[in-house]
Amino acid sequence: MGTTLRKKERQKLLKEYIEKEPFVTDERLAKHFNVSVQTIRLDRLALGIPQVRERVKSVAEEIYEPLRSLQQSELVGDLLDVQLEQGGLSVLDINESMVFKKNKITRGHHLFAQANSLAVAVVDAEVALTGSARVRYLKPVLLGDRVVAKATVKYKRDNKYLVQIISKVNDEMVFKGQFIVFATKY
Amino acid sequence: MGTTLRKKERQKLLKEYIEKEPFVTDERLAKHFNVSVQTIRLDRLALGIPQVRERVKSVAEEIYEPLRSLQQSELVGDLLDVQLEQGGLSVLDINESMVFKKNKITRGHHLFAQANSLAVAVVDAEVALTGSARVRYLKPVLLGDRVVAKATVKYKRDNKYLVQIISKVNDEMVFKGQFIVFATKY
DNA sequence: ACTGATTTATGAGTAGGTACTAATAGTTAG
DNA sequence: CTAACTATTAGTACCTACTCATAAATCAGT
Repeated sequence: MGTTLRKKERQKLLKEYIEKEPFVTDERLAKHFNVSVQTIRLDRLALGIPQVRERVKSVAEEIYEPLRSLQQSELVGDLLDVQLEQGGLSVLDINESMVFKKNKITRGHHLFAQANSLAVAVVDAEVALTGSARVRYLKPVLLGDRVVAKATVKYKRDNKYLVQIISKVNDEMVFKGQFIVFATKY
Repeated sequence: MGTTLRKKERQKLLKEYIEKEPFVTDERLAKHFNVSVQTIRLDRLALGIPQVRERVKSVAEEIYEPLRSLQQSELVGDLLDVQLEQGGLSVLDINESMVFKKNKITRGHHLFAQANSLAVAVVDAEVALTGSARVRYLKPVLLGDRVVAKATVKYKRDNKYLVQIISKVNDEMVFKGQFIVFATKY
């Protein structure tokens, strides 16, 4: 900052700053706004912003609980040959419950679920989370078909993985997807 | 616990316990294992497990960065009429770059991206994250089509939302999806 | 009973606060 | 011009959840 601002303006900026950078301490904030640590504390108090440890904890908790519940959701398909951080294979046999009665075509979300499960399994982590997915359904999959999904980790940066999934029935591609999966330590 | 265990066994259980419940303090652990706080600290030291504040922080940081980068990814489609926590509408005009040259059919991921963007936008949060999605492509969408995606928040529990997206072209359903979206405060 | 491993206790120091009091500087109203 | 009020800063005691170092107590096996 350098310059000293008035109270109102500073508090507005302070709020924005903490929203963007929630893990910052009062000391760093004091330096940034060129005021004392006490002033920052009064500001936080006035704005109802909790201390940095509370902020960190709330982010961790809010995220951790859904992650855990996602993790518990069962695996779709049988995993074969998973090489962590590289790729893997999963097999799903299409049964009566997965298809539309009328035409015996598999409901799309089963293929999605198989692919998603595999993408998550391939990532080497206690807990993994699908950030986003782009999927394409290429051919209808029918009752009795055996769907073989193949995962390839396209790239990894930090704890972010891009996993490509190609699902085939009798060597014919039926589904293709790219999943961005995040890994976390705990 | 009640009973007192030997060192090795206790350390094994301690590690498992912290993996399941990473936000627990040494004091709680000491009570749980019926030993002193100092013993827990020696155990953590031996196992290379950092203190609770570090553990909380690492969960928050690992998750927060990818969340932020996801947030920055641009919105697909134009938002109209978003009622936070309830529903919304988005319009996407299909142009040359979104279709296959051969048959002028829209690449599936554009519909996915529009739906995903809308699902995230509808959630009332600074930052939101797609946990999982189930999508179905119902009819091919062609060059020049105007895709109207409609979002409905089906239920909300804590910071977890189930958002249904129905996309139509000229009142005909072309895409349907259910997105589970997580919201976070910061 | 002795010895070594294990456990517990004690004290000092740390970060990042809360909650409070007191002093000072700056602004505004009468 | 001065009293009143607001804003800022300083300082204190206390808190949690530790780390690191050292010492004492306890327990288990021979």
